[in-house]
Amino acid sequence: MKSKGKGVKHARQPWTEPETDFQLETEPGSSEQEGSEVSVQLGGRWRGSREDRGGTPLMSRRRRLHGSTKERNVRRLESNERERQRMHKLNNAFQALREAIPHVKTDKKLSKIETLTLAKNYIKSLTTIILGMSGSCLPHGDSQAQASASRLLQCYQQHLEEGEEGLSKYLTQIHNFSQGS
DNA sequence: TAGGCCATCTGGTCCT
DNA sequence: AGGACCAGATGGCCTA
Repeated sequence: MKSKGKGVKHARQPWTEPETDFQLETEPGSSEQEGSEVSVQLGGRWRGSREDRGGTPLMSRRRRLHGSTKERNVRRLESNERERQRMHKLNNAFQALREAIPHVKTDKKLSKIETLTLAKNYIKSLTTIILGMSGSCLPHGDSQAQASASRLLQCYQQHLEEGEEGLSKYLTQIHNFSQGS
């Protein structure tokens, strides 16, 4: 059960077999029974596949339902749990990103979209600063700036391969360089 | 109360 | 085949 800090959010009802919430439709001529293929229409709209959404021909709206109701229930619950864990990991990564980017500290935490936007801007400004530093050492116009940019990328990739420690060394070097220049 | 943000569920598709 | 990934749907909480 999750908490958002300012209140407890109640989880939705565990997965249950479709009953009256949406209509079950079967292909003309097909029989509806356990394990048969069915299509689902929700709120008057098909919950189609990606191809369906994309407009390309739909492979099939129907899906084979494997196993008994109980087995499907168990698989669904396991799948839900995995998805929850995945989203938790994603949120942890967002939190790490929030802590990594400088921003005006307020009581309100950055939303996900704000975090991504600030991170993008932060990267851009760092890049501009670094390229500016390179340019001041080698003031030879655009081609030099391009060379600096590719060198920067090369260094970054190299330090990424060395892991987090290598990356922090790299950032320290940049910091020292900017102090010295 | 409307709108923004979020967590969770769900089913389709991709990947190993 | 099964797990990961993705996007739509849904409903709760919060704030202006």
